[in-house]
Amino acid sequence: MARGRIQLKRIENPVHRQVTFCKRRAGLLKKAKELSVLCDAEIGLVIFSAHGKLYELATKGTMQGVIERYMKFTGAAQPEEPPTEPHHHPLDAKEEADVLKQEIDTLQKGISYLFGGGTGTMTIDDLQILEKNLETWIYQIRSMKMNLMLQEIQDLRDKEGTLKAANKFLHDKILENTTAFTNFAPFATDSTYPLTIQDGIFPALGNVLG
Amino acid sequence: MARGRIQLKRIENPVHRQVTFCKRRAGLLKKAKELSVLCDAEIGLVIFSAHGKLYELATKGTMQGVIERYMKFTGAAQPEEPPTEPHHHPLDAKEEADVLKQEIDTLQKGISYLFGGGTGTMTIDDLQILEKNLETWIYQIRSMKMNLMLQEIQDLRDKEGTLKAANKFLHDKILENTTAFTNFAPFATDSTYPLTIQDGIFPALGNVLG
DNA sequence: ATCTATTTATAATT
DNA sequence: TAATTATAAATAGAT
Repeated sequence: MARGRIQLKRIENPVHRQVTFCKRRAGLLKKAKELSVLCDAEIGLVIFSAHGKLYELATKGTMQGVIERYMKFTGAAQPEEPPTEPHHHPLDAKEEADVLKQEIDTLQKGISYLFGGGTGTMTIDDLQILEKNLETWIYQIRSMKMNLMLQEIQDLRDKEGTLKAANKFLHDKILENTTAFTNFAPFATDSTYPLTIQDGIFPALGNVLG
Repeated sequence: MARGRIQLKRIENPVHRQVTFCKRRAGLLKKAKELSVLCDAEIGLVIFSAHGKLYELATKGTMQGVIERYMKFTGAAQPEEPPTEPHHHPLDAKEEADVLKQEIDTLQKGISYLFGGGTGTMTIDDLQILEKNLETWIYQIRSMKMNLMLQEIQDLRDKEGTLKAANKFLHDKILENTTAFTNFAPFATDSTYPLTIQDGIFPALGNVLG
C-alpha cells in the first residue's frame, strides 16, 4: 500500500515476505479488534504462518467459545452446555436465562431419574409420563420465553406507533407553520395556528426525545 | 480513517454502527485474504454480528480444517468431526421458522415412533438416543426462536432510535419556525389555541412517557 | 449505493 | 530490527 502497488500474489522474496507478514498480521489483528469494539461483534481470527506458527485473536471470550458458537451455527453436532446467549438487555435477559437453566436442569434430572437407574424396568406408563413431561417442559420453556419476548415486542411496537404519531403531528405542525408564515399578513390575528401549543407538547416530547 | 477520527468504542447510533459494520467487515475479510495470499498463511476468520449473523473466511481449505489445526496446536479437546453442510449465510427468519416446524415435527414423530408401537421393547440404547435427541431438539428450538425474536426486538429498537431522532429534528424545526414567526409577526399574539390535534396525540404520548 | 476528504496502513528505504 | 516517509488503501461522513 505504499511506494508502489502490490501484486496480489505470494511474495517470493522470503525477507520481504516475512516483513510483510509481520506488518500485515499486526494490521489485521488491529482491524479485527476495532471492528469488534466499534460494532459489537464477536470475532475469532486464527493465522498460521507459512511455517506453522499460530497467531490468534478472540474478542468477547475465548477462541473455544467462538469455535463452539460457529459449530452450533453451521449445524455441526457440538453437544452439551447452554451456549453464551447474545448479550442483550441485562434485566429480562438474566431472568430468562435463569429460568431457562432451571428448566433444563429439571429436564435433565427427570431424564436421569427415569433412565439413570439402569434397571431397564421402564414401563409403558413410565414412558407415557416421560413423554408428557417432556412435552410440558418444552411447552413451558417455549411459552415462557414467548410471553416475555412477545411482551417486549408489543411494547416496542406500541412505542413505535406512538412515536410515529408524534412524528406526524410535528411534521404537520411544521407544514402549518410554514404555510402560515409564507401566507402571513400582519393582520392575521385570528390565526388558528397557535404556536404556543408548544407549551403543551414540548415538555412531553422532551421525554420522548430523551 | 476519513473525515474525522473515530473513537475506539461501540458506535451508539444503530445506523452508523450497521453501515460501519458492513464496510469494515468487507475490509477485514479483504485484508485477511491478502495476507494469506501474499505471505502464504492459512487464515480462519469468523465474525458474528451483534445480531448473531455469521460471516466467515477460511483460506487454504475449510473452516473445519482451520479449527482442527487450531485444536491440534492448542491441544484442546477435539470437538469431533464435521458432519456439516456449512450454511454460508445465516438463516433468515422464514428459513428459521421452517426449520423450527420441521424440528417439532421430528420431535413428535420420534415420540410417536418410540412410544406408539406399544411393544415395550425399548432398549437402554434406544432411550439414550431419545434422551440425546430431546436435548438437541430443545436446544435448537430455543436458540432458533431466540434468534428470531432477538432479531425483531433489535430491529424495533433500531427503528425506535431512528424515530426519536426524526422527532428531535422535527421538534427543533418547529422551534426555529416559531422563532422566525414570532419575530416577523409580533402582532399576531392573541391567536386562539388550537386544541383539536392534541386530543389525538396526547393520550398516545402518555403511554410513551409512562 | 456512490463519492470524497481524510485518516490509516504499509512498501520501500534508511 | 527499528524508524521514516511517500504512497496506496480504507473508510467516515455526506449525498
